[in-house]
Amino acid sequence: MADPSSTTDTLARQKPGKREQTKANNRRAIIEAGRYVFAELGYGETTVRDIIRKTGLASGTFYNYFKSKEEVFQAIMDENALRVRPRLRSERIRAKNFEEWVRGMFFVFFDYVVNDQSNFRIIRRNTGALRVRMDTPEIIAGFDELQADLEKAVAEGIAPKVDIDYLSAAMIGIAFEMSDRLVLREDPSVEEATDFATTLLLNGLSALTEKDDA
Amino acid sequence: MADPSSTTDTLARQKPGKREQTKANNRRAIIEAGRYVFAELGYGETTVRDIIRKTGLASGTFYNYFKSKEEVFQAIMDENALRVRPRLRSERIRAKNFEEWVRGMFFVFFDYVVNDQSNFRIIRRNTGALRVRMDTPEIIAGFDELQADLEKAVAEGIAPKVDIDYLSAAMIGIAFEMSDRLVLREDPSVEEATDFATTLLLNGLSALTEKDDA
DNA sequence: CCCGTTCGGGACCCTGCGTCAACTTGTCCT
DNA sequence: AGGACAAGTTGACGCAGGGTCCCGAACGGG
Repeated sequence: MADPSSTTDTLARQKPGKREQTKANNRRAIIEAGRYVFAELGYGETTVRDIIRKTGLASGTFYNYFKSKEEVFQAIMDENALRVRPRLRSERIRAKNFEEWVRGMFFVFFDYVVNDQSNFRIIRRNTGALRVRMDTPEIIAGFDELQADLEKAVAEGIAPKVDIDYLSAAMIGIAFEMSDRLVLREDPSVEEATDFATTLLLNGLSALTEKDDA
Repeated sequence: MADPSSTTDTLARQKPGKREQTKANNRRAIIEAGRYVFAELGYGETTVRDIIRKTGLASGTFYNYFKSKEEVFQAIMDENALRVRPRLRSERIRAKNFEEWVRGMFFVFFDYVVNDQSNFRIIRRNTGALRVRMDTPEIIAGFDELQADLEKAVAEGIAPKVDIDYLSAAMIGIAFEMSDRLVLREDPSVEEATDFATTLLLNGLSALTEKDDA
């Protein structure tokens, strides 16, 4: 269908097409407006109208791109996940042993949270004490990767044989809840947090093994 | 009417008064309707109208009791916390040592979650992958109690001297995230989960001490 | 029994939601 | 180039929910 008869092969991508262009622009504009407004008002208080107003587009146009504010939020979270996952992946490769792997996972996560707080503020900035968290496809994929890694580590005997489901839950729970406290500190130290989480998990884990043998 | 108006002092509470009565009833009705509707539609999709409709009261009446659906949600969460905290407290007293204390905390929490899933389903049952969590005054008070206990334990030398803030965050994170997985299991074992969490935390913790010494 | 107070009822206005028909703009074909 | 068609934007519209407010009813004290 989108066949550019000439220059089909390598240069095809160079023909943006004005239509495609504005489409991409509009989508970006809406997402950026979403980031801004969510951070400003919190998820609950934000309306589709608030978002679209900030872009200057018409209300109807919004629905050409997203079904609801929830979808915008999801897109934002997905983008976040897409930024973190490559880092996690490279850390995963770099790791020479299990400890390095665990440390790497925590480090990347905490580092990201601290250095890109704007995205995480969204979750906090909510009237009252309401917190929202969304497990988007990308985020879930990230969790799955984590769990798969753990399974592989266990299969290879690198990590002790324990309940992988609970273990990954523990890792994720520790990471999220600690990052919450981390960003509240006046001088947040990623290293300190990473150290804490890594030591806790690693040694707790080795104890779980012994228990398993018994 | 031999109204015991005289017995004002000690027996005063025996005078319900029809006014007070319906007031209490209405409040209860709204909260119960809230429980039902939140569980049915999820927090996001629920409207004040949905709640009040289920009670048969008029829309205006709602606002005599709560300012918003958020306040109803908060009331529900507070009630939940009020159910768990006494159990946590008695477990706290029963505990003969630090291990028992940790185990007790996790056990009570997991046990509550499993046996009162209806309340926790509210958090999950949300369109898309949106999760809500509300830290109400009662819940925060519970967290504070936990943290205070940890501080005391550290001060008494029962528990190692570590970053209490992170430690309580880790406990809470583990508890919440694991409970999420726990309820999804076909045959959820509270003991198993408690064992896992307790062993993980306790031994991870002792490792943190050694690190501290070094 | 009567009056003051307190509260429930529901109409009312406002704002946001999602849709749709009319218009505008890019694209393709001759 | 120019016209015709497709794609996309616009904002008005109908509808539903949020929060308010005044009226009337029920309660409670004298």
